[in-house]
Amino acid sequence: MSTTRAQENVLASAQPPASRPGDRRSVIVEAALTLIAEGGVDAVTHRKVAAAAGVPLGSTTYYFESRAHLIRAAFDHYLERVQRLQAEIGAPDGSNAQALVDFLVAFAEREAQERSYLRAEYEMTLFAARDPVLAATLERWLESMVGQMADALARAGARAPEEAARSVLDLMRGFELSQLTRSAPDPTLRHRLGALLSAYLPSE
Amino acid sequence: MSTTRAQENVLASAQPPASRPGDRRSVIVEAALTLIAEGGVDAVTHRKVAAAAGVPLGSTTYYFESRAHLIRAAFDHYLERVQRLQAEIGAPDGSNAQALVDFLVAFAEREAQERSYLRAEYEMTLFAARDPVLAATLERWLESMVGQMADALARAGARAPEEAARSVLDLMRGFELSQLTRSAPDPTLRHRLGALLSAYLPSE
DNA sequence: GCAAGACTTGTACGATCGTACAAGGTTGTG
DNA sequence: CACAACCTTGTACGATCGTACAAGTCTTGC
Repeated sequence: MSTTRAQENVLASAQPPASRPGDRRSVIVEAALTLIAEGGVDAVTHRKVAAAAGVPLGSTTYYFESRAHLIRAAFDHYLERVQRLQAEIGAPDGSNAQALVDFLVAFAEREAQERSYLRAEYEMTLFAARDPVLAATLERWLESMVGQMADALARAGARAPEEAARSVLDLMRGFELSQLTRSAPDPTLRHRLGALLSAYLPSE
Repeated sequence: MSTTRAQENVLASAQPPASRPGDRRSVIVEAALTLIAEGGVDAVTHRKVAAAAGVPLGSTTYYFESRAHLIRAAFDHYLERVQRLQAEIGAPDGSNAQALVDFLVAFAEREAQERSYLRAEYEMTLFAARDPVLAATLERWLESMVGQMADALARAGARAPEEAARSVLDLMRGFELSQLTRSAPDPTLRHRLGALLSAYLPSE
């Protein structure tokens, strides 16, 4: 506890101190996330992370108060990654249902391509089941996704948009989860999402 | 590898050798499952399992060739447990949709009561993502559930019963997953399942 | 140019781990 | 009763872990 700074700023407030772009802290966090994606949370040890990041052991213990802090930082980094991915594909702003389904399918397919990072997402959920700090972060993220989805559904004229949004997201999560252990890619997602949405949308 | 027997029979062929009902092997497996439910797969170490089962360290290494074998046995035990639970609630044999939804909701609520074991289920999925042996077992179980669900939906007159079954199960899994990190229990599952099924069922 | 704080690094300690194994005990069968 | 197979147990080895920390180097504000 005698270390002096550089800790405690896990989410928000990116880099107050020195922080060149290729910051040492970022390199460590990215290495940790890669290790989680490849080998699960168990694979995150100070030594393995340091080796993967190409820094000595002392560096990871300098930037992170404990292993749990390092893991949380890696998951925060993952969430930023996913939000960037969502922004790239384009938010579900289409006012009709087809555009929304297109967005969801594109998102799922892109995630499936980088399957290892998909795994990190569910590692995060399980870790959060026993880490209240991460659970709060995750909850905030999930609720924000529900809100965005509900808005898009409302614009498309859906009844009970929030309930519909939760169903869509649960279906997506269940789908992604089953993709984790399956080799064949199940092409029916698009049709199944359409069927689910048809229960909430007026016409057709 | 110089040990002689009692190994290798993970699934099927319950107890060839001695096997009183309170078998030592079963005690160990149950302790391992409890540890997974409470602390995740990481918590399964030979020493912790032995302590939880009230047996010396040597016992767990005698009955299980390696830590991975022990974990697989624990998950096999979990699957038997879930199948027993399904049988107790009663299979989804009702020929109308309402009975099916009742079954699903009852199942989800009962699972939510023993949240720790719910956690074990998703620990299993993640473990299976990197353990081909367990992945095969899990895949078999999931496909069997899809089959049962599709049969029940077909009896209820659903179109595309297998596709509908997959959507129902994915929705359930996504729902359970979000329950893992949430405290409030979300009472909308029943209505949401009804909405999903209405897209596949003829009348109403 | 010089202190002070920020960063870097190597090394060390105690704990825990998977696994192996030898030495005994128990049990069933001829 | 004897022998073999099965079971039980305690102990040991080498590896890896989280964490602490002292000793350095670099940066920065004055």
